[in-house]
Amino acid sequence: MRINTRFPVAVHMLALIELNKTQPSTSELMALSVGTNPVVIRQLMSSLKRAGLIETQNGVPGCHLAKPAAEITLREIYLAVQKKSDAPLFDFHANPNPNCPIGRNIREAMEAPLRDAQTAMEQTLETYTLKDVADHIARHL
Amino acid sequence: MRINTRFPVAVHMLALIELNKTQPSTSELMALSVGTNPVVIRQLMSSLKRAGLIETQNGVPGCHLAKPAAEITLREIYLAVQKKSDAPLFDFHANPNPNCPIGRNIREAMEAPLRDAQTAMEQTLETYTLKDVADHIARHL
DNA sequence: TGCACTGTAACTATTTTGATTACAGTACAA
DNA sequence: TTGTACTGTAATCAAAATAGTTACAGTGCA
Repeated sequence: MRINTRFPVAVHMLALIELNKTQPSTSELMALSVGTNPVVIRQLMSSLKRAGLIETQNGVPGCHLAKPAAEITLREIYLAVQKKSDAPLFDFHANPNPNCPIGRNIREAMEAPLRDAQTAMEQTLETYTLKDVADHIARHL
Repeated sequence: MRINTRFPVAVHMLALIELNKTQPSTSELMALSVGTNPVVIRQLMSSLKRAGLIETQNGVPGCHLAKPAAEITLREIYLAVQKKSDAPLFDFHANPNPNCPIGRNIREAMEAPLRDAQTAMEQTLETYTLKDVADHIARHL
């Protein structure tokens, strides 16, 4: 039961953009801080830009937040870097037996619980903003 | 962002054990209903047994619930089939730069939000029991 | 005009997951 | 008491997902 690291890395990037005011936040600088390859960062930048969280300009180094950190929730970031925006948190097994009463109905029977669980998770992320994370880091500088 | 199918499959198995009273619920029968290999089922049976959710006897076909379906929550099942029982829902990137103030502190800054999100998810699963799922299926037989 | 970036596509390596093979151990019925 | 039908588990294989990398086109600016 594992979720990929795109979400934490995205928050890391945004926190850096918010806190680092002295130099342009380039993909190379962020890659250095995260400990990965600049292209990985640029791919995430692309997702964050599409979601309206950051603004970049082709050819111009660095990027900046598209709105104040206090108005960016962790849920927005989480959803922004999902591969497919509607991908459910839980997967079903691919081929339950349609000739078995349980196999035929298990999916529908579990839909509500799984949807509720995912919603509860996202609602919790909604209560935290990028500013909360950035402030926490700033206190430990 | 995807979670493996072990959890839904485990619920499928337990629902079958609960609803199928006419023949022993063997790994082969369950594999047929789930649409997978009997060994996959037996591996999950092993986890469910260790968690005290089912009882089996080596050499004796089938298995039965260790306690009433109404007393088995989806959270218990979810935790039972986790590879590592303490595995967090969200992963961190492996090597943030310790020389960067953000890289050094991002992990701690995100700990509370991620833990809260995971807890919220699990608490929601706690509100559903195996009986809820089985009843739902039984209504559609 | 050259440099420093962003933006993407394509490819590779690694890890995770599920499926499969194989086989030892047990219970029970013929 | 022996054969059969299971459970239990290790080991291996295949497929899928993920992260990392190379390569290169496009843009802005000094």
